[in-house]
Amino acid sequence: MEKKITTLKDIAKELKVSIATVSRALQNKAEISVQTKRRVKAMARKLNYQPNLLAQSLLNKRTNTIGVVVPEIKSHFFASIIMGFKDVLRPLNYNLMVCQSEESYKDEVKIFENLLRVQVDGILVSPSSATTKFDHFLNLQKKGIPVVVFDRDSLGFETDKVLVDDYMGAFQAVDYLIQSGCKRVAHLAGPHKLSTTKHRLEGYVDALKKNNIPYDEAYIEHVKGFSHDDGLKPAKNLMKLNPQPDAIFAINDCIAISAMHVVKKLNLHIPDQVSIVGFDDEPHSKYFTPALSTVWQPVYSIGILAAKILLKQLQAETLEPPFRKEIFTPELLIRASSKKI
Amino acid sequence: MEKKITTLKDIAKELKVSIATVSRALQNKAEISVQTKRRVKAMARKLNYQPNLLAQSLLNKRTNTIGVVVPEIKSHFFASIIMGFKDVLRPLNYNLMVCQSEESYKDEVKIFENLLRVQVDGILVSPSSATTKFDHFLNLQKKGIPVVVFDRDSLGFETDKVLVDDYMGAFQAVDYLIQSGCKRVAHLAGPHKLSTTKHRLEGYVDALKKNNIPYDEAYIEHVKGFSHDDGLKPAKNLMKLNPQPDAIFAINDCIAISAMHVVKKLNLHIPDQVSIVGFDDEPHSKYFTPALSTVWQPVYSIGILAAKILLKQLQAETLEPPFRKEIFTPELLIRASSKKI
DNA sequence: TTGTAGGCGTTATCAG
DNA sequence: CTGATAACGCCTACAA
Repeated sequence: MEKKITTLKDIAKELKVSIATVSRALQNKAEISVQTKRRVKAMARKLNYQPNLLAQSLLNKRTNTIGVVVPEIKSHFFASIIMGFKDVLRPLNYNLMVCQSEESYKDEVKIFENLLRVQVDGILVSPSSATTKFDHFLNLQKKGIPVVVFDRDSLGFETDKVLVDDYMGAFQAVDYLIQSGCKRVAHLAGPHKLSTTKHRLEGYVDALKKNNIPYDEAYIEHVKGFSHDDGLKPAKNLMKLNPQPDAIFAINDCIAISAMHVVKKLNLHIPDQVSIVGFDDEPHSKYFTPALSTVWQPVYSIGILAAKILLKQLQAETLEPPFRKEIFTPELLIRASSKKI
Repeated sequence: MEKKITTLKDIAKELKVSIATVSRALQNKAEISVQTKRRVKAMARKLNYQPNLLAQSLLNKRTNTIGVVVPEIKSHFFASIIMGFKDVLRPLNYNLMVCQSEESYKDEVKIFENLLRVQVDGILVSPSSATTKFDHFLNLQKKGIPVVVFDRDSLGFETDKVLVDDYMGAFQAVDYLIQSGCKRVAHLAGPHKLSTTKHRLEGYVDALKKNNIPYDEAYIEHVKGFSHDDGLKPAKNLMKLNPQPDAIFAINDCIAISAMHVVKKLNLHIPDQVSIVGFDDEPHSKYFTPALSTVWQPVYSIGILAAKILLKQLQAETLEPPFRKEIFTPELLIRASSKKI
């Protein structure tokens, strides 16, 4: 039970050579004779030697660990991005430490402190919706730890970023709704400070403008979170307006589903009386009745690219501007919850 | 840029005392004078000293890292359990390393090898559906690393386990369907070797028996995975049977949703012509049309308990039987996709 | 009360 | 080609 773990020393003793020789042999250094290499490797295999990563890290100052900071992992959205991270980073022997801020600034700060303590080599982060200061990001960046921001922008903090053209996604969705005959498009917007909220709201406003539809703040309700429950009350508020909206563009699919629920309860027909469009294209969305129209985002690609950019930074000597800013284009998927043009 | 990290040595030099003194002062050892303690602590604060966890771990042989191995994190189910882990373990300063096997035995083995390399203190695992041998579990366990299995049982491998009474959940669901008047209840079962598949299937069979309904293998289709797409073909197969099923009990909500989709396409009424019951109670499920009846599991509690049991093992000196086996009871939620009794 | 020295497992430098 | 030796940062006998 609890068999002792083999170290270089054990191999050295067994073979009556020095530890240094063993180390070099296992690293396949040119200066070691083929003979001893063979002997050492054989013994290593026999004793089932595994290098102690802790010791290596202590020396290298590299832990091969990447911190991933997301608001939550429950949503298909972040889970898929994390898959992208994993698929890029694991083959290169990086380990991921996934942390959830739960949309809390305080928790996010603590997470960053912790990631500093465990000495991650780099960080992939999508800021919480409560985060407006980014000193905790800057702090690590100044220590030479590369930080790549994805999906949600860190306004005022410069670093590599992989984002989505939320403005465009929203604009297209709302423009479509108007083209399809809707006159009073309402918006279930996200939490106030979020970059994605902001950009989608801008897209919404500009789509109205383009179509000469007067902009009315009453038709915008902000949700506090991204779960179904968060959408119910705001959706009800919208439906109490007079005149009633004939379309709702929601910040994400969960909220759109809440809205659909509310609208159905009022015995209004979707999409004839009220059209609904969401954002994210969750796998469930096409199975709702009616199937939810939504804005698809290339989640997996976002993960892949962000991870690759981080890798570049890990290999770079210094961490200097100019930083990259990559913007993916989302795509409007029209299903049955909105009218055909 | 990249300010040097403070070590004990730096503090010692600054204060002209030995490193040992500094170390002891920061640990608040009784043998150190109040005076020097104050000086050391002040300097530590001033230089923003953070102990190097790597060095500590190398010494202690404890990394304060827990490996979490799940098939995937996309589903609400595993994501919620992980929340439970986090809420128990983070306050005690454990870090989680979440790994996804993607239902692959090979990947799972690799993950375990990796977790051994990074020297996790313990492991929380829900085996992949392809896993039938558990040597990789045993391997770590023999090295003194506690392994707690949750949700899916590791048949033949003894350790602490936190499971759900899948048999009971399935039995109740199917019994209910029969009580509500269904005569030909079909089952969309899970991948073959999974413990949960097995137990739910047994529950299904026994519920038929209890009600004197002949058991017919044709009414059981196994899905290959747990996503929507995996359910479509099997559901279609079921609906081709003659006589057609008048109820479907599905291994999880996603599959149930596929089934609902298929049934609706055939212009059959749910629940009057075909009742459908799922498993898991995903947050979306109540928003489908009709709202999905399903078997709820106490996911968060599973996470909490499994983590607590792991903690106990981490504190224990040795890793010895008898192991605990905790079984949670699921709960049938009747919504609109099944008939009322 | 404090300092010295050895060790955790590895790698790199410098001799031989 | 190989062996000592000194780090990495921390902790803990054992001495003083």
